[in-house]
Amino acid sequence: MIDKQISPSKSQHSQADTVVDELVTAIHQHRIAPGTKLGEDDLAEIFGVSRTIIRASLQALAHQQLVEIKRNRGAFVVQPSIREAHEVFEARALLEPGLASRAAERATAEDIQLLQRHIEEEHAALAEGDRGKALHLSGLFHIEIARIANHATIAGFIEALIARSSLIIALYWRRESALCEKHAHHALLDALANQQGQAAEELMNSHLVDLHSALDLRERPKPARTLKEALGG
Amino acid sequence: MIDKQISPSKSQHSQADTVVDELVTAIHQHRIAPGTKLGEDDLAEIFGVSRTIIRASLQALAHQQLVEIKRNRGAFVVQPSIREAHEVFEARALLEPGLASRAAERATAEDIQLLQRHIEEEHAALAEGDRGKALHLSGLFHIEIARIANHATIAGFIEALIARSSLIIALYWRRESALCEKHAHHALLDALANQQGQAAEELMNSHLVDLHSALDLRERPKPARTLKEALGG
DNA sequence: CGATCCATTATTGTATACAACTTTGCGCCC
DNA sequence: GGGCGCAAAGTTGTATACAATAATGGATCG
Repeated sequence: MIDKQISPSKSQHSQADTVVDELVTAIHQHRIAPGTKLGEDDLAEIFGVSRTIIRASLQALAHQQLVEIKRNRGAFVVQPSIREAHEVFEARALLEPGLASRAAERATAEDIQLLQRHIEEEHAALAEGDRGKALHLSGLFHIEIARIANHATIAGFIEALIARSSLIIALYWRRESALCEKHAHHALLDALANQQGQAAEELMNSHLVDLHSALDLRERPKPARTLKEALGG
Repeated sequence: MIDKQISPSKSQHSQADTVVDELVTAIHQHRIAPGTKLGEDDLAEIFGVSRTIIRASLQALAHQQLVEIKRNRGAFVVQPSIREAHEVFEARALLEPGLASRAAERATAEDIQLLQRHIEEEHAALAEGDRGKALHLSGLFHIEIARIANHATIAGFIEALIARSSLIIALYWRRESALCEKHAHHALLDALANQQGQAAEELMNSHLVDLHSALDLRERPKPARTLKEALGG
């Protein structure tokens, strides 16, 4: 999924891509918790492929810094440190406002419609109480803006940052501050639709600041579950 | 080498890391030209490991966008497009000045000494006429600044950008405009040593603008050589 | 003489077998 | 009873064998 977003031309997908996609989505949706061990044999059985494919997939996830591979010990979903959490949102605050501005200048009617649908799906997911899915869609909203900005290099960085943001939110989100997402994304969409670059830039910036400050970056981690329980099989 | 720079703690290196390091260095030093095919059997023989290791290495390089893996056809050193060239230097201009500023605030005496040595080695390499090595060291200079800035996330992006910059320079450098590097890096070092963040930021920015404009982003690619010729064996 | 089709060859994709290491659990000794 | 050490089990690291796909070259036909 990730690769498809950035380079839509590559339709030549290997089996590893499927595994990566499923795992990325599962991690994004918080169906696999940070700290979970991703055993090769388990995954091989679940996905019905050999360990060769699984290893390639895990290495790909390691490159995105979604999992950490400890030599001779296995792959684990990373548990971003508080420091990394700050870094990730700092980096996003540095890059995304500019992208939002660019996106406002370039967004076509189709782009706006796509974003509109994203928001609707997000609301629907929330209505169903599926917070994981809503969060996933929320990330896709940001990725879509990066794509519209038409700067593949930075968009790639954003994808990596958003993936890690998902883990950070899983670990550090404080439930008190609820879904500010809703209004923020809607306001952004308006600015993009009306080609107001400056407004989009500022909205994106304050949106990210809001997100950053909605994290409780003092307390420490939370449990980890098993694999089959999360993936079903 | 790349991974070591970012996360010095990981001393647990597999054989693939060695292969990746050698290939990255060879590409940085322009001993392997853009477009070169990296056959798995060839590399396996050269490095004395099985194709398993080679495949993992090539996938790692693909993630850094140094090589492109075409399904059933093999891995090739990428030939960045003109558009990508612009993107890479735009992204660098966006990120590196800020890092330089941060680095100026944080650089210790040891850091400055290390940078000083980098510059000296760079000059020595140029004196020997080894442009490839000089360019490689020039890149390490930038990476070192990112490390000093102590922002691992952005530093990781910078590493990726510099790796791609090397390919871009291999393809699009116009020899007329010679080594402005020399003075730029020296001036930067001075600013860092004197903790002049603002000056470092501006110097870095103009340095990158210089680099960007020293590229001829109109004409098209250049030849490709064979593997054994470049790596010796 | 040139182009096309098919067989051959070479290279990559995947699975499996084996080796090395880490973890675990039992037994022994203090 | 607690801690240490060793053996067994399980997991990962690497190599190799086989399958599938693409590149190559020659023969045949137009």
